[in-house]
Amino acid sequence: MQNSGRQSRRITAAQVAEAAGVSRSAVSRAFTAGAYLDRAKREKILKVAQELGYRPNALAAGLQAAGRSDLVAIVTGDLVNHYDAEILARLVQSLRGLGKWPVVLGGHEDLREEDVLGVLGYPLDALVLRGGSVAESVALHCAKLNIPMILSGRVMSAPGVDCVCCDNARGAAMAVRALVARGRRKLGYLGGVPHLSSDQDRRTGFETALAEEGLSPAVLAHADYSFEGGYAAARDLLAGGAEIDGLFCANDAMALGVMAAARQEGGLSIPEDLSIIGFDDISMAAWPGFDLTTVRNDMDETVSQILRLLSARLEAPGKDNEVAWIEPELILRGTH
Amino acid sequence: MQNSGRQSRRITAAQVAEAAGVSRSAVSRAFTAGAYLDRAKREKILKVAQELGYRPNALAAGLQAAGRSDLVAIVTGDLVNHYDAEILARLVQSLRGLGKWPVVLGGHEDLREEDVLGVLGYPLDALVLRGGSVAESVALHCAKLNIPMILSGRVMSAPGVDCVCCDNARGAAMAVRALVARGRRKLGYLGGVPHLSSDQDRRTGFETALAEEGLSPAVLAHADYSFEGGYAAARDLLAGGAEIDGLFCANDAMALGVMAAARQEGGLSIPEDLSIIGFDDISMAAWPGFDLTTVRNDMDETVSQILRLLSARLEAPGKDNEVAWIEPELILRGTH
DNA sequence: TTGTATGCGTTATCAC
DNA sequence: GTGATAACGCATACAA
Repeated sequence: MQNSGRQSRRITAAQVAEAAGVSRSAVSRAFTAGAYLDRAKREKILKVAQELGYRPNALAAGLQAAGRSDLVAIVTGDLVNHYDAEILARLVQSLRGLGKWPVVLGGHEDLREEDVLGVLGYPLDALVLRGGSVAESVALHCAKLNIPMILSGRVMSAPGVDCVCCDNARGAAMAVRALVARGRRKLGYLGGVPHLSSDQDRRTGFETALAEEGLSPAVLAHADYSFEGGYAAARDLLAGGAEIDGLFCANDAMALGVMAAARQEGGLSIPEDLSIIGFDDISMAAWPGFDLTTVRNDMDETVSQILRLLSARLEAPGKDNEVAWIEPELILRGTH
Repeated sequence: MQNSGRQSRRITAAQVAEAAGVSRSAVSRAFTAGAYLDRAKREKILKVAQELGYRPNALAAGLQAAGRSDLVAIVTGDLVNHYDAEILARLVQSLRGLGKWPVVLGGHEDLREEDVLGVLGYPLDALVLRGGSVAESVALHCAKLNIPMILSGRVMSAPGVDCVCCDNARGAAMAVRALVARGRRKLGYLGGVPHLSSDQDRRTGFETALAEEGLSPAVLAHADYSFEGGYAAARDLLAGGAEIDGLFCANDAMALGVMAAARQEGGLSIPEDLSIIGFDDISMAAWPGFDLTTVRNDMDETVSQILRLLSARLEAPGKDNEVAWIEPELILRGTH
């Protein structure tokens, strides 16, 4: 009764070695690219391993050398926001291209900081944080554990922390100028969660650009970045008799909600009665029926910068921290 | 020069032990719930650990006992499909509730089977597969490696493989009956990827229910589950002069695309000129402006069944495999 | 209650 | 080329 534990264990290199009549080291070498090993011997080992269903245990392998567990944690924003969902998909895909395995956290409203700290139990190659949802203490822990951190959509200045961020103020200014160029003068801003720096920057950009045009905001409101939130905010605005002819929304989902409310609750035509510009350029913005004018917060560029910063950091862990700015671009469609 | 490697290592239990003047085992016990350890001693250790930024290495811990690495891989469908994005968010959240860490794969069109096999290098507690994207060979490997597998949206009969699946045929029949009850007689089916069993089942359900009503399909078409695909398919149908007064779509995204095309390209009113029913009930279906009648493929129920099966399998690895059927529900809105 | 000693499965180092 | 052997960092059975 050699191998009859009731809960059968995973096949190990030792078992493969025995079955193939070689040493354990040979088995290890067979799975290591560029290791000295007789060609025929390697092939035999690989064949036996295949039959037994052997696969080197990544946990044990990751224990060997520090700094290459190949695990990267991603803290994503709420996935009902299409922007975050699309970013996550791209991130997961390109991380695989680097040979990394993404451990995903978040994706819903209530992310517990405890979970973020918990995943640091793994010797992560890096931690990628989307949006502004997590506190300073996490950054502190990362620093102590020597885990590189990459922020997206938020800027923070700390050693070992790299950031990718859209120039939010500039994007907001582009939207304002486009609205003014259309003859709009009574402009409103519909922001998202006010304590996030991205929202603050978009709002500041909006107000500054407006001031440069000699105008002041007709309305400053905020919702929760969702379609439903945008819808409700617009309905309230309309019911309150707000006089606006143009609205800049802090993201596309809210802009779509505003459009629906303006049309259905207010009986307004867009853009004739009300111009609307969103932010992000999620794929839905281009759908016929929406055709939303928006400020593109380039997802491909964002993800590729995240990966560039990640690679650079892994190559030179002690390098200076860096901020990669994403240039916004105004996408002209039919709602402004 | 005791501690001056250029690439500073992670703090270990040994270092904490030395700093706190205790044994390594004591440190280990301090982090193990319910281990014998003097109260004051534990607190001191925890304090020192906190200061040093120590955290037990999950890799080393996972190596201890087989079968509880706390890692669960999720192979998700394309995240531009909102259904998959919403399922993933719920899955990630509830997996955390079980103390598991989700390693996420897929999320985009081209999932390489190599990646799925690769993640099996980790001694996963389980592998959760969404949709029908992955081949038999994966199931085989899982079996050999003794990794429990949970399929969602697809059924497969194999030891150690549990499934959660919507009763697709029944859902399709509900849609057909609702359309017929509205007086529709010339019904079409817009399917998704034809080789997926979910699509086949919905199509079969459609045809069978139609036959029971004494009718036969006016149109059988298919697209790629996307809004754009639905839009293009509808445009082609209209251009080809297809005579239909009702269309059942295999998912909501395509149904929304069809609606946009019918209105904009065909100048049709919905549901006056054309009734449309979707499948899934993604959050967007309820948006004003869409108000899509659809067959709910309950996400909360799906995720909770996945978790139930997962827990049961971990408790009793050798138990019989099981299929949990999700009952579809017709959500009556304004498009049928 | 505590410390010592052993094993988890792998890779890397070292003589052969 | 190849096979022993020492880490890697932790949990735990065992002895005290």
